[in-house]
Amino acid sequence: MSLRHHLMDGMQAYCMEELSVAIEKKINFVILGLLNHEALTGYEIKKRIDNSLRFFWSGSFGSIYPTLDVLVQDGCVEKEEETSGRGKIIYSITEKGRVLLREWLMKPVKKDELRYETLLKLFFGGELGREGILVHIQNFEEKIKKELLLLEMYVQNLERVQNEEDHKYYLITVKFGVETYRAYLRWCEEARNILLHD
Amino acid sequence: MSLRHHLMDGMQAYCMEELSVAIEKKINFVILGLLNHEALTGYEIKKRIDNSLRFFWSGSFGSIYPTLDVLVQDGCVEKEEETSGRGKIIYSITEKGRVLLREWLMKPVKKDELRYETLLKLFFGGELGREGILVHIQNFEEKIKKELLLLEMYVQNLERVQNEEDHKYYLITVKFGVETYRAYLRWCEEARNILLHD
DNA sequence: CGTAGCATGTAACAGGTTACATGATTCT
DNA sequence: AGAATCATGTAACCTGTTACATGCTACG
Repeated sequence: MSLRHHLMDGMQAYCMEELSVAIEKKINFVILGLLNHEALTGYEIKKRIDNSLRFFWSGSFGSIYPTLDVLVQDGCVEKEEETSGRGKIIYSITEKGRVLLREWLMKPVKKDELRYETLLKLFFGGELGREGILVHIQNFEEKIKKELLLLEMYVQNLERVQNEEDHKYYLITVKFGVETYRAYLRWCEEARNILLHD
Repeated sequence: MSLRHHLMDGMQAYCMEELSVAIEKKINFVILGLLNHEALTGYEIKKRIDNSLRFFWSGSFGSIYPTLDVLVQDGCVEKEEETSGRGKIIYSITEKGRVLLREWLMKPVKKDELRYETLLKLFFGGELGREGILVHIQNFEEKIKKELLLLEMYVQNLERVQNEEDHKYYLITVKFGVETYRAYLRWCEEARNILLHD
C-alpha cells in the first residue's frame, strides 16, 4: 500500500504506526486543515468548505462524516460529544494530526485541476451555433459576477480584520479568486467581440 | 433512470429508444464533439484531449475505449476496422450521435469546477510557514509559465489559419486560457508581496 | 405550530483513474 | 536491434456525490 510508503519518507515521529487514512484523499487534509484552526462539528466543517473554500474546493457530508471516523480511529482527531443540548460532536485536531497535515503541506502539489463544462460547450460550439454559445457566455458571466461580489466582500473583511494569525494566507487565496474572476469577465467581452465582429 | 427523463425533454427524433449512454457522463460528449469534427481512433481521441482540451478537460484510455463501445451499441457512433495495416479502428459520428450532441450543447451548463490543490495548501499555510508557501507559489508560477507559452502558440496558429469552420470557437477557448494564466502570473507577484512586505 | 436551519449518518451509485497486458510499426 | 510511439483493451481501485433517513431546536 502506498500509505506506508508515504509515511516512510516524512513522518518520523509516527512512521511505525498503521494508518487507515488514505494519504491521497484530499478530504483528510481539508478536515485537518480546518480543525487546525478551530474545533468544529461535521456540520460546521461542511459550512467552512462551502463558504471559505467554495472557490477552489468542495466536499459533501457523505465524505466528511466517514472521514472524521477514520481520522478519529487513527488518532489524528479527537471527538468530544456534548452531553447537554443537542449532543453535537465537536472534533479537534491532535498533535499526530498536525504532524500529518504538516507532512502533506510540505509535499509538492500533485494536481491543480480545472474542469469547465462551459469551455467544453464553447469548444464544440460549431454544432450549436452562435446564438446558443452567446447564451452560455451570458450565463457564465452572470454566475461569475455574483461570485466576484462575494469574493470582494471577503477581501474587504480580511483587509479590515488583520489580527488573525493566518490572515495573510486567507488573503492571498481570496485574491486569487478576485484576479481570475476579473480576468473571466474581461474574457467574456473579448469572446463576444470575436463571435460578433471580426 | 434519469436517462429516459433527459431524452424526453429534447430528443424527439429518438425519444422512444433505449440508450445505455449515461446522459450525464461528460466523456460521451467529449468523444461525440471530437468525432463531429473528424473521424478518429480511440488513441487519437486521447491525443486530442491531451492537446486541445488539456487546459479545461482530461480523459484516460480507461474511460475512452469503454465509452466508444457503448456509443457504438447505441448507434451514436460507427466503427470501421481497417483491414490493411495495423487494423486500427476508426470511429465516426452518426446522425443520431449528432442529435445527442446538439441536445447536450443546448442544455445549460451544470458545473464548472476548479480544484486547485495549490490553493488548499496556501489556505492552510499557517502550519507550513512562509518559506514553504513561497515554494508552492514558485512551482505554480513555473508550471503556468510553461503552459502559457503553449497557449500563446495556439493563439498564433489560430490567428493565422482562419479557414477552419470552427475557428472562432477554438479561438475563444484558447483565449480564455491565455487571459486566466496571465491573471495567475500577476497574482503570483501580488501574493509574494503580501507575504514578504505588508 | 410549522418551517427553516442545525446536526448526524449511510447505502448505492457515479464517473472516472491507474496500472497492467499485449502487440504492431516507425525511427535511428 | 532497440526504443519510442502507435494502438487497443481491461480489472481493480479511488474518491467522491446523491439521495435518503432521522431527529432536534430556534424563530416568527
